[in-house]
Amino acid sequence: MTESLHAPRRAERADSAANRRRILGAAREAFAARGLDVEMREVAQRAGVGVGTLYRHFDNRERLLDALLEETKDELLRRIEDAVHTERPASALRAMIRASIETYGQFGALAEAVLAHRGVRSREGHAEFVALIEEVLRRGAAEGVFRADLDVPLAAATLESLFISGALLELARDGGYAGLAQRISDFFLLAVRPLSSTSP
Amino acid sequence: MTESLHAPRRAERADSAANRRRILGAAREAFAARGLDVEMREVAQRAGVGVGTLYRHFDNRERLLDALLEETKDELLRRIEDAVHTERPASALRAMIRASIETYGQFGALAEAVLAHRGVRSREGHAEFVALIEEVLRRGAAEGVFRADLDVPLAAATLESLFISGALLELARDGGYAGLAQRISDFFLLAVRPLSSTSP
Amino acid sequence: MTESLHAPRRAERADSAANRRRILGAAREAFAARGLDVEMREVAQRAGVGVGTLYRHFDNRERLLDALLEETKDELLRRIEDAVHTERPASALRAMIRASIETYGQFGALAEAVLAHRGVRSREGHAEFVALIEEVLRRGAAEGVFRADLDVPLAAATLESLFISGALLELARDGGYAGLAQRISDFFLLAVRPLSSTSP
Amino acid sequence: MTESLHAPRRAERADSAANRRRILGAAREAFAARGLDVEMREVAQRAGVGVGTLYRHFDNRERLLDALLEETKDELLRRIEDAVHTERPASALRAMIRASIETYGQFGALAEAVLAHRGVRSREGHAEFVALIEEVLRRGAAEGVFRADLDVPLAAATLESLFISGALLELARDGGYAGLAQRISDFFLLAVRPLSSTSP
DNA sequence: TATGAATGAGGCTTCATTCAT
DNA sequence: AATGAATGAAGCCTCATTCAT
Repeated sequence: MTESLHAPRRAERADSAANRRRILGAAREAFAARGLDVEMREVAQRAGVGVGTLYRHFDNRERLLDALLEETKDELLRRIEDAVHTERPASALRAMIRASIETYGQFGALAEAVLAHRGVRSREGHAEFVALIEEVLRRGAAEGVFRADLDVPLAAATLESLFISGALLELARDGGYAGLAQRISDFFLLAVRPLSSTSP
Repeated sequence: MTESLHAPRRAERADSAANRRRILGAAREAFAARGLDVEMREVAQRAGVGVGTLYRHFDNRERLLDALLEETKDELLRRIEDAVHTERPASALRAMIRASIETYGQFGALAEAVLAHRGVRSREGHAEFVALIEEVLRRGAAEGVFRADLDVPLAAATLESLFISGALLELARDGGYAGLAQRISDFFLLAVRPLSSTSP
Repeated sequence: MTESLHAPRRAERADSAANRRRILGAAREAFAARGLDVEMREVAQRAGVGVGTLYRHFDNRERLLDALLEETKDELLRRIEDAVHTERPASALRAMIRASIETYGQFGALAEAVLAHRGVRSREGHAEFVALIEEVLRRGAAEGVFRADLDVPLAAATLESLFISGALLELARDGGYAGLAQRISDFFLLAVRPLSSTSP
Repeated sequence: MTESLHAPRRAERADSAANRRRILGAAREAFAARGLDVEMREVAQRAGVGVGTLYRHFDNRERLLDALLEETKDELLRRIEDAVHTERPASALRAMIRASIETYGQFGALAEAVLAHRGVRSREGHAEFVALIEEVLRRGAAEGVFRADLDVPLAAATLESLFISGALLELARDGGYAGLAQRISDFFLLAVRPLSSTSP
């Protein structure tokens, strides 16, 4: 009787938006754990809804994935854009690496799976992201903190490849994703340092 | 009865071996073009055989992929091992990069797809390969041609990630795979150069 | 408490009745346009209510169809019965044809669809109607205005089949449903004229 | 041992064409019995094949129906065209009626169901058929065996409507489809007789 | 009472694999 | 041994109906 003051207990407000979020969360977990080998039914179950509800929110499997990727890309770009536009090249690069590693880290098997499945098509989704990396690299080269003759497209591609690499899982085993981001930053800043410099 | 036992047998064996090769070739083409979204029937058709024949050579889909990867890995390792064991670290690295780019280049969408689909399991397949990269890097660091404090596992993973990256397709657009191998070599040798050095 | 028991109730009743009518109207439109390929949700939308309201009025899809047919049958029978019982056979037949064409005309694809879907069961719904046609034909035969040996069940079935025929749409293209009713009347009265007669 | 002379017993020659025919036969039966409420699985079962086989022969449900209707239409048109082009109008009409009644009779619930489901679209399929009826009627009118002022499109539509009418089942109860064809012929020839004539 | 989000049984279809020829 | 038709488990999706708000 005392509890009756609180929100109804039996069924938390059947808020459609909340369900949408729960579905996306469940999808992220499931796909991250097992790549694309996940049935719609399982996503629904993990989200605690029926398949019908899943389909009410996402027209079909493809759209669910689209939404998941879109959401993540937005999240990542938001984190990165700040750093890019407010910090100096070196620390901007560190910030980007940290954000990317953390974000892609959440995705586990999905990151690879999606790229594999969608191939070139989904590469488009990465264009904005790669463009930001390139921007930072170019700026750093112009300012003299990075090598002047840096092969920017290649360096950016190298970073991006690493972010979606299945090898990350193992590399992160010791120091976690935070430690890994640090290692990558260290490696990369040395890799792109000016020819005359001896310490970054 | 006795003669029919032999003559046909050899011919059959030859046919059979040829078929096996044609199937693997067809599979490589098909998977390279469209990732894992390829039906067994299509592989058979491209190979000019019936599905039954395909299944006579490979117990199931998984085994076909295994064989395909095995074959490729063998090919790649053969090309690389020589260089690793006979050349100095820098040129060994260049040789590895060239061989890898060319080999992975053949695979297109497949490289990513397979890794994505199999996750950890197929990563094992890459272990030997990554071990060779690490060996070269370690040797170079010991000999003073690469940085002494190089994060070898990370550097090796970075290279490997790049080799299977879908970004290669675009990067290779201008100079082809040969030119790309050159760019990657240049970038990496600078990236791992000793701190005191100003030119690799 | 006592007043709130009455005033709202009436209003609710009125609303409810209005809703029921709107739902039936929407259902008629929708089914007429696209046959049985209509979802409950669409009927509700066209009626401007939620599906829940639709289900408050009609227990399930079947009942909605039942009500729709019942309503139409009543409407049609009301229009016909007068004519049948007050007019001479020939003009009674003309009146029936006019009423039928107009009524079935409203139904479009539904008429066929319902019969098709329900088969024998819904045929019962037509029994009364066919009985009226037969009555008129028999009377006309008895009075000598129609052929004495007329195959009454067949003639009635022929008329009824025509009324629900999808061909009506095209036949009505030129002269509209009024003109079509006239053509059908002319044709049928000649078709059933006594053998000795030369003009109907 | 004596039986071994005959065709293998366990599995009659897995003749694909035979399967196709069995599937069409099963589909005709099933659809005729229950209209469109038939699952693909049931059609396959009735045909004694797996669903996969059904789908090997017919891309999807729609195509199965298409094939069924096409086949039937061809069959019917072939029967009719002969009559139309070789016989005098009156007996041609009789022949058409007989063929139509028999053919549509086989279809039972399907004839209605298909028309209902496909509506106008499938009406196109009837065009050729209706055209033949009209041709006969026009010729008869020209030759003076039918009324000169006959409303040919309406008369043809009337016949066609009757052929697909659910009422046929009941009308055929007494004399079977042969008897019914006779009744319809008698009725129609009288219906279209010249105004001056007293017996057809 | 009205609403429409949620439910999930059930239908359609695919495709790896088997098997009769 | 080669063929490709046949198989059917399994996945995606729809839609009549229910139920919490």
